[in-house]
Amino acid sequence: MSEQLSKFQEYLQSQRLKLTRSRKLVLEAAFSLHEHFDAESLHERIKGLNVSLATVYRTLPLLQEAGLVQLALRKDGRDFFEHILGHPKHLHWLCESCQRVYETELEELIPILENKAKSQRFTINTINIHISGICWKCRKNENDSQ
Amino acid sequence: MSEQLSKFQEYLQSQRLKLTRSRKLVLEAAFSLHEHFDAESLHERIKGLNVSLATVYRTLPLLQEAGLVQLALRKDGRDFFEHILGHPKHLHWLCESCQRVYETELEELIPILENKAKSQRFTINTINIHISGICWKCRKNENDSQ
DNA sequence: ATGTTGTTGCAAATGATTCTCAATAACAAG
DNA sequence: CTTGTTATTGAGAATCATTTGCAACAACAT
Repeated sequence: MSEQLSKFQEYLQSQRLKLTRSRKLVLEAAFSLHEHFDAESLHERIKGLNVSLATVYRTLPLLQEAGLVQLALRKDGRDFFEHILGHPKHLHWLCESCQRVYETELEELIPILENKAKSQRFTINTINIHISGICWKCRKNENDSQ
Repeated sequence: MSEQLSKFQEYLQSQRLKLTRSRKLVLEAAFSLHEHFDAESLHERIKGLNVSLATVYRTLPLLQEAGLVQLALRKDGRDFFEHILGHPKHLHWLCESCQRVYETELEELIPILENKAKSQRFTINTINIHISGICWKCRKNENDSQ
């Protein structure tokens, strides 16, 4: 059994919730996609397997609470998630011009954030950093056309 | 004329847009509130002055593009903004238990982020950092009740 | 003053997410 | 491996923040 599945099962048991066929499929879908996904892309991924979109929406918070998935960013009025197994956390860079999303490591920021957390006795669960601006490709195009 | 108003006017002119009564009122409302606000709270703030909610929604992106306001966080399915005049940027700490939002400075992170930006030739426009977890008040209550 | 063009309020539309409910599936216990 | 208990499901309706269409109106350049 995959690491993520047993982690999910463990979480569900701790909450007296059930490990169902639909939930397994949603979990698998989430880990089969190696980019940001929203509820609809998960649903699309398991289309034909008789799992309703409502169930995908209902499963997403469970995956978050289980520490398997986290909200990555909001784009075009929709929530996008990413799975986290042991993945280093990362920054998200959003280009306001082309809407592309880039990622970089955030390792070096963690100690600083943990320090701040400590001083106000805050227990960190997830860290989410978004930087909006213009990426080099778009900056380049702007210059080209001037 | 307030600094924010002339900045807004400057932006509008650069885009051949008009400085209207409604837009002025929305701007004033945004700067009169010293906490996070959503479209509805702005509308509420200028209730009776005959500015429609749709216009508030239409003005918000303009204020963002003018660099006067930025999206601060999403809560309860709504977007919350904050004004920025010369304000130091800050981190947002969201308590998952009581839903309170705390803020702290982020000064020391800026050079690191600018460095990362430079190395990938990204032009930073806005920085948004959210940390979710449990605040000390809720942590305390949890312990009390155990 | 006046024409041109952007803007507004209003109401209807949109679209992601949530909810309702009767039917069904997990799973613990015998 | 049956059965009872309780959580879960699919389907579709309901919500609710945000967006849009449109005809009347207001900014502002000339």
